Amino acid sequence: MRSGRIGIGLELDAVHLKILQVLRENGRISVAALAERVGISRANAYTRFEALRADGAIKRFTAEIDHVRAGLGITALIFVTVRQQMWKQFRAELARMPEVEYCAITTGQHDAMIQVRVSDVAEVHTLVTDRLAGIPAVKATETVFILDEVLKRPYVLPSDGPRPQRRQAPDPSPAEVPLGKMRFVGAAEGRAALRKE
Amino acid sequence: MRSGRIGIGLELDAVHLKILQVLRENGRISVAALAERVGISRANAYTRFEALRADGAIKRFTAEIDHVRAGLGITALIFVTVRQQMWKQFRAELARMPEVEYCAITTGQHDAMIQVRVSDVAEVHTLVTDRLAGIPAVKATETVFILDEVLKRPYVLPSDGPRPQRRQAPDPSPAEVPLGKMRFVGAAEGRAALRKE
DNA sequence: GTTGAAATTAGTACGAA
DNA sequence: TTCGTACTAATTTCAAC
Repeated sequence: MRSGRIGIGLELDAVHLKILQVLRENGRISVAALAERVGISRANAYTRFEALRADGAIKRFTAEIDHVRAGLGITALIFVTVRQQMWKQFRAELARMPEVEYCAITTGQHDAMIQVRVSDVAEVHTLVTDRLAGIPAVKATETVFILDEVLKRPYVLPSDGPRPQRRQAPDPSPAEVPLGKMRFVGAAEGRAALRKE
Repeated sequence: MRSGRIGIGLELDAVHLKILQVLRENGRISVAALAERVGISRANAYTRFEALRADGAIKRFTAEIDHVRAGLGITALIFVTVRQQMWKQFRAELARMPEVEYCAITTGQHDAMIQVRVSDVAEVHTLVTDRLAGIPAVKATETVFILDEVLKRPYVLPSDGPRPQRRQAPDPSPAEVPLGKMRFVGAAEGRAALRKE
């Protein structure tokens, strides 16, 4: 049942998820050892491993590198407001900036968030004023520095432990939760369908 | 020269960086194949590979998983304002939330940014109002959704291509760069030393 | 989906340059 | 340090159950 590339492709069962769970913690484990840890035969492990890879559930294997040791101790987030209908150009420019590790299009007052890693704070300034500001697609930016990366999980999976669903019966004496302080920010006006522009 | 764990430990040369470059694109490559691609002997590759691992330059190997295929198609960023001197509690609570993939402490108007992956938008709401709002350390939150992840590099390295330094001689006719629109946001008041509280 | 054996490949331990 | 080789151990493939 791999006619094209449409649909769900592979239905992930509990065993698949367990394989992913092991693999994301130790991407270099041998399939034999993987089989043992998951509790299946080696042949089965090979079959499922290959299926996960072919299906795209596993996109790639990678080494997590200590950027500080690698000489890139400064991490910053740059929130970018992009001029409408210039997304293509913006994406193209991003691809040419090696210090950009991550870029996501978001709802809210900004249009995109990019994460960069450089060796010192001055480089962030150079990057934003000389490179980003020079892109016509960039209307405005807002930069914050990352002081500490508290938590970084390789990848979140549905099987990752208790996922408390919506509270069925609220506490008899509901805690004084400052709901008014919880804001959800939708997309800015005029940004209905900007994906894959 | 590995007395304790202090100092730079290992001085990374060009070969080390090339090894990291290969490994972050293909974390499961054999050391033999790695040696060939880098252009060194197998013995040397084993030595350096082990040194990078022992030194911590390579933190771990991991599988990149397609979260959509894994059933977690919704990604959101939650910007959190944390009550001073309650960071420890905040961190502890985060560790108990499996849907949190990333958390960084930032400068700017918020104190932390967390990235979560869930299966539907309703879960984000539940997460923020039921779980996050229930943590005393959390003063306020602001949530945005990620519409598309444009770029995701395994890890940025200093050797990743041309890193244009500060422009030596500016263009004769300087482009009309809206510098006034480029904001740098420092830490909020009273947050001098909040790392590792 | 499992087990067990053959073929291949990976990892280790040397001495030499 | 790095390289090359030989040796040992492990993994992957493939077969039959």
